[in-house]
Formats: sequence, C-alpha cells, structure tokens
Amino acid sequence: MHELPKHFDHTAAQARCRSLWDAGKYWHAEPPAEGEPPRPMFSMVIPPPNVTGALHLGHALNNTLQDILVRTRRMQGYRTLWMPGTDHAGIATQAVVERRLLEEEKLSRHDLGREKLVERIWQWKEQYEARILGQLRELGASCDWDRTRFTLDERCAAAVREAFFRLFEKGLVRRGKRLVNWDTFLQTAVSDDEVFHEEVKGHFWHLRYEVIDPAAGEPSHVTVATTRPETLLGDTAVAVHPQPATALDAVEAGLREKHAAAPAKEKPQVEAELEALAVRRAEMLAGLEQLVAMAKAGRQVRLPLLGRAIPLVADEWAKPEMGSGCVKITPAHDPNDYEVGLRQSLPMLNILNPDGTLNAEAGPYEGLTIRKAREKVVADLEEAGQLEAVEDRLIDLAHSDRSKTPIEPYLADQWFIRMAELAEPALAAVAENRVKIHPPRYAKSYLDWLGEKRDWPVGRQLWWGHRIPIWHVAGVRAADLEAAFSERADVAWAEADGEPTDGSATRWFVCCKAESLGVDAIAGKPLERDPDVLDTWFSSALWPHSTLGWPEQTAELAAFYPTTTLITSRDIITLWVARMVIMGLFDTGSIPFADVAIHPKILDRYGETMSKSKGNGVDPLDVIESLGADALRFGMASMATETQDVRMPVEFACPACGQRIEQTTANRTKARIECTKCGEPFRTQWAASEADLALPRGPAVSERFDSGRNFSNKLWNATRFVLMNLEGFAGGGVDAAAASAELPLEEAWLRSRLASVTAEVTTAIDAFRFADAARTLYAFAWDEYCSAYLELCKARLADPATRGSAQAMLITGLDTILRLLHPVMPFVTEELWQHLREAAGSRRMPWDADGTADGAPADSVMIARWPTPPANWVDAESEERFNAFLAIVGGIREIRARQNVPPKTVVTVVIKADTAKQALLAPMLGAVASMAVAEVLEVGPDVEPPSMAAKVAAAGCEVAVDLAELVDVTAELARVTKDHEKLGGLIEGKRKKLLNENFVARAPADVVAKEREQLAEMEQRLASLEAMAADLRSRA
RNA sequence: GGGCGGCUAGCUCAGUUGGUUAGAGCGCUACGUUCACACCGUAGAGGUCACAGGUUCGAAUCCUGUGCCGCCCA
Repeated sequence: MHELPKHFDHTAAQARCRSLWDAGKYWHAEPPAEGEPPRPMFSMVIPPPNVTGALHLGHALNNTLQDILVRTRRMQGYRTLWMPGTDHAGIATQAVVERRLLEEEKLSRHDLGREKLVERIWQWKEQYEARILGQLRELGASCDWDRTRFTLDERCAAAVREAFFRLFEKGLVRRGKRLVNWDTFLQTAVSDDEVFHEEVKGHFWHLRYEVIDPAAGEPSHVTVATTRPETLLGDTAVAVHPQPATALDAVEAGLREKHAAAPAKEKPQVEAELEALAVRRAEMLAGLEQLVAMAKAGRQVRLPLLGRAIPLVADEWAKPEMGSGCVKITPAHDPNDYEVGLRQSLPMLNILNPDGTLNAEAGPYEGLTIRKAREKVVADLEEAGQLEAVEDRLIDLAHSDRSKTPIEPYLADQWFIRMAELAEPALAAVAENRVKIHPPRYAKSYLDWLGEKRDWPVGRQLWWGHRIPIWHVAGVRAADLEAAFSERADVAWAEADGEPTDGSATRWFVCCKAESLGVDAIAGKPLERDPDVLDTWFSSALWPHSTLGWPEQTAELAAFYPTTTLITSRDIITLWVARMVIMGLFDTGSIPFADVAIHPKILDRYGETMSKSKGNGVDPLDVIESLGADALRFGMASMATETQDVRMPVEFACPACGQRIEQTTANRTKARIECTKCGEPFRTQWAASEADLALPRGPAVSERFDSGRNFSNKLWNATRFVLMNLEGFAGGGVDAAAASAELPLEEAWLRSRLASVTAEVTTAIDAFRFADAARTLYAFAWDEYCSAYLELCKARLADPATRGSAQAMLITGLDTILRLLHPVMPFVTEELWQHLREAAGSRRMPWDADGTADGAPADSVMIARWPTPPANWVDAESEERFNAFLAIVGGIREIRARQNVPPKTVVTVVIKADTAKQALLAPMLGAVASMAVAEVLEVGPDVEPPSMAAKVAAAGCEVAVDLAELVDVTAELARVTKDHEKLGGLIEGKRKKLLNENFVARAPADVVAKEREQLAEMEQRLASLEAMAADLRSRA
C-alpha cells in the first residue's frame, strides 16, 4: 500500500516539482513547425519587475494570477507562451546604485564617470535579476524560462532604436522647453509619479518691491509673499488680478453657497470668512483696482537686490482674496508662474545650475547652493529694509522619491513624442472594444488620460537606460547631410526645432537606428551624441513585440503576436498599458493584446499601501518558506476580486513560540518586539544595533494565508485516504456514458457536481474572476468531496458489493480536483498527482481517452488535460435528492449536539417521510448510519415517533431521535421555544406579504406561489413545534 | 477641483438582471483525538447590510443626497 505522511511537506515538494517541470520544459513554447496541425494560441508577457529590488506581495499577486491563467490554457491544449523578463527601471535603479556608492565609498557618479557607473549598475542588475527570477520560480511561475528578456538587452535595444527612428522619421519627435521636476542630487528630471509630497516647517516671507516712477497718488511699493525668497532672483513680473471686484464677488458667492449648505456647527466659521472678505473689499479693493490700472499703463517695479526693472502685469493667477493680492512671477521655477509666463509672454529666467547651485543670472549669489542663497537673500533683504514680515508656515514640499531631496521646478530642454496623432488609434482600440479592459470601468481612466493627448516627455538626464539615438551637429547645410547619408536607410535628420539659433549656423538632429552612427564629423563639424537616455516606459511600451524579436519578422512574432492577455495592476494603466497600445499599433499595426485584466492593490489593515519604508509589508518569501507557495497563491487568488483594493492585516510571527502579534502603526517601526505570549524578544526589518541584530527575526506574515496552507493539507490527506483504500482497485474509470438514473445516488450526485464545478471554474477563469474560481474549488473539495462523499465512502468501501465503484468514483473525483486546482496550487497538486500515478496509474478519465494512445494519466498534472465532463453528467434531480439526504444527516447531528450525546453512542432514529422521500432514503440508510452514528429503524409516511424523542424538520421530513433516558428536557424545551419564536416572526411576515393585494396582483406568479408554499411548510413546522413543546412541558 | 472604488458578523470578504429565513473563511463558545486530516471533526453564538430620503407590491441590491476611508488625474 502506498501510504503518505500525515502532513504535506511544502519545502521538499516545491523543489521536486520544479525539477520535474524543468526536466520536461513543460513551460516552453515553440512556434508551430511546418505541417504541424493547428492549435489555438495563448500568449502573454509578464509586466517586467524592476531590477531595483526584490519582489513584494504585489508581484506575488500579479504573477499568481498570470500563472493561473497560463496553466489553465496550457492544460486546455493551447500553444501557450508566458514571456518572462525584467525591467531596467532607469532612474530607480540608478538611484539605488548611486546612493550605495555615496554611502559606501563616498563617491558621486561624476567621480566615477559614465562608463564606470553604468558598469556598476549592470553588476547590480545581474544580482537582482537572478534574485527576482529565482523568486518567480519559487512562486511556481510557469514562464518560458528559455526566453527570458531584459528591457535593456540587445534585442530590446534594437527594437527601441528602430521604434525611435520611425517616430523621428515621421516627425513625431520634438525638442522643447518644459518645466520639469528637477532632482538636484541625481541631476535629472523626474516624472510626477516619482515625486512625493511632504509637509515641512518653513516660512512665508513678505517682500517689498518698489514701484518705478509712480504717478501721483500711486503706491510707492507693492508687497508679495513667497516661501522661496531666493527665487526672486528669477522674477520677471509681479502680477495682480485683472478684475479684482469680479473675483471677490465670485469668492463671496462661493462662501454663501457653502454657508447655506454647512451644518450648524460650521456656520460661524464661514460667517467669519465672509466678514473678513467684506473688510478686505472695503480696505483693499480700491488699491487693487489702482494696481490694475498701473499694470495697464505699463508701470514697472524694481526687483530688490538685483535692481532689475520688471513689469506689473494683470493675470488671473493673482488672488485678490489672498495676502496683498499681488504675486511675484518666476516662470522658470514655478509651475503656476510658468503658465503666467506663457500667457503674458514674459521672459523665462533660469537661475539654477543642474547641480542645484545658482548660475550667473543670480549675480552676486552665483555659485551658492539654494539653501545658502536663501539665507543670504533674506539677510540682504532685511538689511535693505525690504523684508516686511516673516510667518511660520507648514509647506507642502515636493520631494524626489529616488533621492529623497526636495524637487526644484526647473526649465529645461526635453525630448518629446508628439501624441496628437499617435493617441487616436489607441483610443479607438479601446473605445471599439478591440482591446477589452476588465473590469470595464477602468477603460474610463485610459480614455480620459489618453484623450488629453499630452506630449510624452521621453528624455531622462541619466546614464542608465537606452541612449537616445540622436546626434547634434551645427553649422552644416542640408546638402552636407544629404551627401553624407543619402546612401544610408538607417539615418534620418531634421532641423533642430527647440534650440536657440544664433542665426549664422543651422543646427541639426541626426537620428540613426544603428548602434553607432559611424561618422564623427560632417564638413569638418563634429557630430555629438545626445547625452540623454529614454524614459524606462519607452522600452516597456515595446515589450509585447520587442520580446518576440521585432523588428525582425521572427517565427515567434508571427506565432505569438498580438498577445492574448495582459494582467496588471491598476496604477499603471496610463503609464504602461496605454503606451503599449500606442507603440504596438505604431510599430506593428496591431494591438498588443486583446484583453487587459486589472487586479486590486494590496493594502494593510489600516488601508495603507504597503511599503518597506513604512514597515507594513509582507515578504512573499516568508510566506513561501513558512506556509508554502501554494498557500501564498491560494491566498492571493481568493483575494483577487473585482474591487479596487484588498486589505491584509499584518502580523509578526514570534520566532520562539509562533504566536502571531498584530502589527499596528505603533509597533511596525520598532527594531525589536517582545512576544506577547512567551515574552521573548525578536528583531524586525528595522534592527540596526548589534544587540538587536543578534535576535532571531520575527517575519511579518498574515493570517490570510492560513486557509491556503490548511487547504493544501486537506487535499493531501484526502489523497492519503484514497491511497489507503486502493487495495483491489481494478483500474479504468467510471462509465462516462451511464445515465444518472442507473447510478447510485451518491455517484450521480458527485458526477453532476464535478461537471457543474468544472464549468463554474472554467467560466470564472475565462472571465478573470480568480477569486470565484478559488473559492468554488475550496468549497467543493472541502465541503462536498471530503466532508460528504469521502465520509460516505467509508461505509461503501467496507462493503465488497460497492467497494469497486466507490474506488472508481473516488479516484475520478480526486483526479478532477487535482487538475482543476493545479493552476492555483501547482505544487501540492503535482506532488499528489505523482503519488497517484504510482498508486493508481491504471486509472482512466473520460476526457483523456481520445488523446494519448491509451488515455493514461499524463507525466505531470501540468500537461494533463483540463477536465471536460460530458453534458449528461449534470443532473439537477440527483443534486436535489442528495441534498435532502445531507439535510437528514444534519438534522440527526443537530439533535445529537444539542443533547450532548457522546460521539460514539449510536442513536436510534425514525423518519416520517412521504413515499418519494422514503424511496430516496432507502438506499442511503447505511450512509446515514455512518455519517450520523445512527441506526434508522423506520422510514415512511405513517411512522410514529417514540414518546421520548427529540425531533427536527429536515428536507420536508420529520426526523425523530429516540432519546429514552438521554433527553435533556430543559435544553430541548429551550430550543423548541426559541425556534418557535423565530418561526412565528417569519410566518407573520409571510402572511402579511400574502395578504397584501398589491403583492399578489403584481408580483410574478411563481414568486407568489413560492411564498405560499413556504408559508404552508412553515405553518406545518410551527404546529409540530407546538406539539413538541407541549409534550416536553408535560415531562418537565 | 475632476474621476473611480469601498463602507454587509469581532477581522477579511462574497452576495450575478431588485423576489432567501443575508453567506464564507478566520476568530469566538461547547463537545470530540487508535477511525485520511487537531493544518481536523460536529454543533453553536454573532449582522438596524454607513446614514437620510426616494422609486417599487417588495431594496444589501435601483435613484438622489450626506458622511467617513482609499486610489487615480490635475
């Protein structure tokens, strides 16, 4: 006999399964060979994880869902490719490497130089790529490991150059000024999503600017306020609102509206605001209107410290309800001022060097850092008597996510991709449902974002990334370029459009799709390669086709592009999904995928996003190590509902005693925690001191993975039971063609359930409802297969007459469950499949028969066929009848529990039932006996319960357990009374409903009939309860 | 400021076109370890479905508004 240990050992199993799958390369896909019969295709690219760090729970979720889909399709016979790889993540990776360089060697990237730094980053990449791919394999991801790509590898680089070149040729690349988020530490622009905001303590300085040559009656100065006084060096105007009265009216109207809607306790606050506004109108409006007139008259003010004359302008950005009503305008260093600058055609004066020091425009302040410059500017203003006041204030300051330093708005030359033309087909693809987004509501954010068609800034001032394939040359004529490159199809050029021209020499951009231009100079003028690299998302946008070999017309591209599905998280719909659609269409003319499945984000118990810096994350490897990859995957799959986010309470696991300690905002940042149970201390991710580091680590875990672990073990033990009862198993399988009526009820029932569960699970996976699939399988395997069928089989296996068919059905059920669950829990199912192969290799499933020669079970469940139970297996009647049987068993158990009957004591039972139920139950009495530890003496319409009996209504029958000396009259009476009360309430409700003429007249007939039926049944039960109560009272 | 989502049992979540006596897992209570599994079994307690209106014979479900939490975009 093949006997299993009592528990599933996930660690050993995971290693074994992986080598089995690797040996067979079951995850590998090839384009169809010539003459090969056609098969449906399924392909998908992984959202490439960053090589910045290790995988987190979000990745675990994302990759679990992908793997479920891929494994399902593979089993369904598709030619299935899941393309793996990693992303170079330009700025993020460069930032971590630079930070380490500074910390460990006190070197900046400039000390090291471009080439050396890039070399260091490659080293980092090698290390983390290996780690990430290893983690994906730990998770069980069945990617095609022979095809692993990297967004910065040779193949992707060729695709990037080709795509950029084509954009350039079509005039879709432009260079222009733009106010960017400048990271002075990394000396690059960072995108908005790489910026976080944090409140810091700062000041609000009120500065006095003199009016130049004021007319009589005009003020001698204006006051402006700023949180960044050093920016005055770049001021090119002072603004005042063009219609201060109208603007104040609008503010007042807004406040009145707010007042009307405000709850009583907030009204005084609004009233105070209204009053202040009235005062302001009285005191300041005239002055503001005078300033508007001055602006129109072309009055100027003198910039303090530098003495420059700058205009007073009228612009709506100035808020008459705030401060002095005037605002200084620094177009090159503030986003709002930049807009004003554009509207008013103001000069844009950049006062910063890329490293965050001030440049020559700052005059005497040149060379100072921003911080020093601020101190000096403030001191000088004070000395000059131009500092009116200083307030303390909390300032919402933008910081770079990468370097953690404050962001400086900075006007710089940037490369852009024009979106107007490119966005159209990408919008249409989603609008016309050729690319379907699930759940569909997410299509809106895609369409809204893309609909704005904002040009895409693609240049980054970094060293790590795809270098923009553009060379600059100046002072040559078009004819010179023509002469140099007319023979070359891989070179294109255009007149520079965003750079200052000095009139004498035309500047050119030369774009080349080869790795190197191969020419240093034209007509004696040097060609200089642009230093910028491309935004990481540019290479990611090409991922679906670049990984398959584009621009080469490879067999892979022909076979697997467009891909079928993309599964990703909702936060990168715009950054990534939209850009893949754009570039896929531009490069290949085809959409990159037909379906996009969006899954939720994982939050902690407080609804906060998990992050290492908050200390509230769970490391997937901890879960894999302690509970197993299957537990992690099952947990992830059951969480993947269609809502936006899911919450996951986090706990610390005490390494000494295993106690789980709730993670709170208070303890999650501690370096050491003492166990609440055993008192032993353990360390967390924050441990830094030597004493703390010496402690054992208490991993952060979550109870939400327990049920997956328990489920693995349940399956393990169900299989253990089946294997223990295989003696005499004849092989083969069930007779698939048999009609339900010919089968014993329990077999017809299980067959029917297998068919409907298979259909439900298949549909759920097709619709990306992974949680439904996981939950359906859990409930079926646990409550129906194990708790009902397997329990019932204990009696059937003992009886030689039924043993054979019980074995065949048990095996059929188990085999089917393993296959259906394999995509969710690949390891435990594979391990059990192998045991089953050894112990029951002669079993045959109907859905294998037409495939392999003899329908023998596959070498691995990973390549076994997805079950396809015949339609005639579904049999609602058998299901209903079996449920009646289960209800009877439940009724007897209920009485036993209520009466505290010892588990092994056999009770005697009579059941009053109509003839139909009588017939149904007759063959099931043995099962009732085994499942309820009961001997059923009599079943029929005229059965009289013994005088001392506890009764319960179940499935329309009255089940009476003879309790003779056992009855606990008080408990029984309490119970009956409670039931009576509850039932009474329900009956009242139903009667009322049925007395309502409107209901009877308007509700559909079947609903009314059902209500009547229920009422009748309830009334009958009530009568029976009353009789029981009377009986019991007489005995109390 | 605009958009989106959530608010259902102590916790985490289901609840499909409005028609049930509102469910599950965990936790809790009681009982039970030679019987596949204590990572288990049996039974039980526990819910004004955020709040206020409305539509309807009938609302957790549809509509309007409010509140709180969160995300995305500006």
